[in-house]
Amino acid sequence: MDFLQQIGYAGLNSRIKRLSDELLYSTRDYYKNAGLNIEPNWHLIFLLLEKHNSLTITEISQELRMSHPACVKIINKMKKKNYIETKTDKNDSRKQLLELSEKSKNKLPNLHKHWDACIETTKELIENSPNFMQELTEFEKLVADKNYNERTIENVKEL
Amino acid sequence: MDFLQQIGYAGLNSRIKRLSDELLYSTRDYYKNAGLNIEPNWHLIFLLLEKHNSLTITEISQELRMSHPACVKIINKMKKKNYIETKTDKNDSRKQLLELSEKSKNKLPNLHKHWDACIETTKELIENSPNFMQELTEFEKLVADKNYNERTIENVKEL
DNA sequence: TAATTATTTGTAACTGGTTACGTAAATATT
DNA sequence: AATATTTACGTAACCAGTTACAAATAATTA
Repeated sequence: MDFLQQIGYAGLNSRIKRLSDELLYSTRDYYKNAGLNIEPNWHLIFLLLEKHNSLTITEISQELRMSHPACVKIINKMKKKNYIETKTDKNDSRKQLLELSEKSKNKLPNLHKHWDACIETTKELIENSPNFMQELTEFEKLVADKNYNERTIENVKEL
Repeated sequence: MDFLQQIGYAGLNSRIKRLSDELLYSTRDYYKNAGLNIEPNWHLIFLLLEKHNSLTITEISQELRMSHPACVKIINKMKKKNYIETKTDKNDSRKQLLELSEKSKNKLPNLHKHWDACIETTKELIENSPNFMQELTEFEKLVADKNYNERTIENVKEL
């Protein structure tokens, strides 16, 4: 029983962060061991561009609900390693249309093999937690409706 | 329904990260709005040093199950703002004994007021998720027993 | 049409973690 | 007692997000 568990509700946010970090770093180990020359957070970009063929930074950041500078950073790394190609939109020169490169398309079958293994692992980890996905969704919904900051302001009791 | 939810198990790790980030940044907003001049991740250090009076970097990193360089970074910031004082252990000059400063002790009542509000918020967020804490604990236990990397290696199906 | 506003993308500076490596002190071994 | 190993702490370089600001283009409004 570790300290974060001992302190109950006070430790929940940090436990979620700790778990998130553990999963991220362990996934990175896996990618490295498997000889994949990609970062874990490229996964979703691959999936999105596989599905939509061509997207802009703004569209990706909306799909993933992540800030656009975060997406820019990921995309730049992927471009540097030739996983993504860009062209400027003909009708709106501000927009950069992003597409998977040939290199990416060639690698996708192998990548999917590993992503499938990840899915199996995830299933394994929550197979005895039948409510986890649903309750996580509820959690996401609640913080989307009113965030932690706003809720806590209302919960402060002035001394 | 966003993309991460659409893709089911494949999106779980990223959803946990996204939630973790959202909670972290929103908590930082709260601290800022409340005029507290501290970072969210100092919380656990305060609680630990309140409980144990004096701890070393190594002990803190073990209690929190976090790398020691991460703890060093946090502690250095807290020292820079005079929340923590250090003295060298008389019996082992490698060890730095960390203690809360007078400034910290004076601020603790006010800090606890806000931390209590955070606890209320957390309760609010999971009040309709009666299994969340328990299933999270199970999740933590499973990845501690065998991490995501090791599990996924076993789940790969060679083509 | 000219001026204002909004959108898209990029950059800088910040927080928050990790692993890998180095140094000094303590402990164990020979 | 001298040498080797372990422990404690610190630093550097990396990944992954955020907010705030800036510049260029597009869209709207006066």
